[in-house]
Amino acid sequence: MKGKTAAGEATAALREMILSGQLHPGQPVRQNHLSELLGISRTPLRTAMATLTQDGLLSYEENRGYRVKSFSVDSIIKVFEIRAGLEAMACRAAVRCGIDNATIEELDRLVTIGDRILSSGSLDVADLPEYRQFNVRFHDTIINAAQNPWLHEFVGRTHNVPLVSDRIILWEADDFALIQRSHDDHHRIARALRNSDGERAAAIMHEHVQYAGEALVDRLRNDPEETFRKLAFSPPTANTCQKDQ
Amino acid sequence: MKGKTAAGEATAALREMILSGQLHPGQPVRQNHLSELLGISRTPLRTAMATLTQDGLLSYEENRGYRVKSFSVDSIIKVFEIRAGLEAMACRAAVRCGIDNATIEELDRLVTIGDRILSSGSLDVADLPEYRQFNVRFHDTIINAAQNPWLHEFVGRTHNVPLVSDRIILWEADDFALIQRSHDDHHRIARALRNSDGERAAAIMHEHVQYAGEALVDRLRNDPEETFRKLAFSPPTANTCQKDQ
DNA sequence: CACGCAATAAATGGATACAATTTAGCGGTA
DNA sequence: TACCGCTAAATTGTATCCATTTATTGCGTG
Repeated sequence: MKGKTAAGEATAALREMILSGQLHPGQPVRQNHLSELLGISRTPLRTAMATLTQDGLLSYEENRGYRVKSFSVDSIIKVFEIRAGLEAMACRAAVRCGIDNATIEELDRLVTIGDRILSSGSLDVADLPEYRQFNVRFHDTIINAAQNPWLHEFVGRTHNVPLVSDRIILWEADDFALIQRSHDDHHRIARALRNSDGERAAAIMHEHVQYAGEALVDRLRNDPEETFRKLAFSPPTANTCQKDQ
Repeated sequence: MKGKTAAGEATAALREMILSGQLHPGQPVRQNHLSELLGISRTPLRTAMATLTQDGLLSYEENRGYRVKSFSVDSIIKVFEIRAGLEAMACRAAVRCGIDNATIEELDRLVTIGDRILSSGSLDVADLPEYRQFNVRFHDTIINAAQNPWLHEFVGRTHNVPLVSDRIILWEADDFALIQRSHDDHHRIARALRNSDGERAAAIMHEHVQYAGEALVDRLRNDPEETFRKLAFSPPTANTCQKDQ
C-alpha cells in the first residue's frame, strides 16, 4: 500500500508515529497540524486516518474527528488470548496440511540463530533488534506453514494493538531467565512440529504467547513508566499484513 | 459509524451492495459512477472505500482504484476454519470466566425459539429470516459471554468475507436433516455451557461451524449457480462490530 | 463569584477544481 | 495483418474552498 501515493505514505507514517508512541493514546489528531507536518494536504491524510481506524489504531467520532485509540491493560491481556489461540491454531493447521522440509530446516536454522544470540548468557541492548527479528521470523514461519493466509492477516491485526506485537521483546538482562525459557519454548515447538505433533506444538505455543502477555501486563501494572521506557520498537519492517487472495 | 455523515452512509450502502451481490467480485468500482449513484461527492465515497478495503471487502491498487474483492472457494473454507477456532475459543473463555444465569436462560430461550421454528418439520422461506436472526443471536450470546470484546470484533471480521456470515442459512427444505442436525448442535452446546464444560462446548461448536463451511463449499463446487440463487441475506441488521474498548 | 448565554474561533465534513497517471483508441509502418 | 508508438479520453490522486458542527472565550446577569 505504501510507495508512491501520499495517502499510503501518510498511513505508514501515522502508523509508525502511533506504535512508536510519538502520539499518545487518547490524543486527538488534528488534521491541519498533521497534514502540514507531513507536508501533504488533508485529503490523503483523511484517507490514511480512515484506514488506521479500521486497523484499530484510531477511534472516530463524527464531527469530532479521530483520536489515538487507548487500550486498557485488561484489554491488552485479552488480545494476547486471541493471539495465543490463533498461533496455536497455526501449529495444528501446519501439521495437518503437512510441513515441507524447507520449513523444518528454516525453523531449525532460526532456533540456532536464537541460540547464538543468547549464548553469551545475557541479552544486551545491542542484540535486541536481531533477537526481535529472529522472533518475528520464527512466528511468521509457523503461521505461513499453516497455509491459511487469513491466519496471517488475523494475527497481524492483533499486532495493531500497541504492545501486543511480537516485535516487542520486553525482557532484558535482568530477566534473562524469562527470555531463556521463552526460547526454550521455541526449541520445543520446532521439535514438536518436526515430529508432526500439532497438538503438542499448539499447547506450547499457546502458553508461550499467553505467558508473554501476562508477563508484560504484570510489568505494566507494577511499573508502567519503566516498562514503557524499556520498550523499543522495531524499525518499520514489513509488518503490514498482505490482504491478497 | 453510520448515522449522519455521508461517508458513514456510503460505507453502509456500499457494504450492503457488495454483500448482497449487486456489485460482482473483481468488478472495479468507478468513483464518478458510484458517487453520483449515491448522490454524494467522491470525497466521502473514497473514505468509505478506504474503510471497506480494511474491512476486506475491497482491494486497492494505486492509481488503478478499488475493486470488489473476490474470494476463491478454497479461501472461503479457510475462513470458516478461523471462525470455527474463534467461536470454540469463545466457548472455553465463557466457561472460564463464568457464565451468569441470565446468559444461560437466554441460551435456553433461544434454543426453544429454534425448536418452535423447526417444529413444523420443514424450514420454508417465510421462516428463514426468523431462523437466521435466532442463529445470529445464539452465536452472539456465546461470544459476548466470553467477555472478550476482541472476540466479537475478530469473529465479526470473518463475516466480512462474503458467504461466511452466520446470517447465511443455506439449507432449505430439501436439506432439513442438515439443519436439524445443526440445531441439535445448538442444544448440545447450550447444555455443555450450562454444565460448565467449556471443552465439550468448544468441540461441538468447532465442528458446528466448520461443517457448515464444508457443506456450503460442497454446494458451491457442485452447483454455484443454484447455491447463489438460494442465498438470501439478512436485512442490514447491526452486524457491524463495535470497536470500542 | 458562579452560572448561563452568545459570539467567535477552530476543526471537521463535503464539494469542486486541478494535476498526474493510466487506459483506450487510432494511425502508421514493417 | 500484426505491432509499435502516439494522442486523447477516462480515471484516479491531491489540493483548495465552502458549509456545518463543535469548542472556546468573554460578557452579562443573577
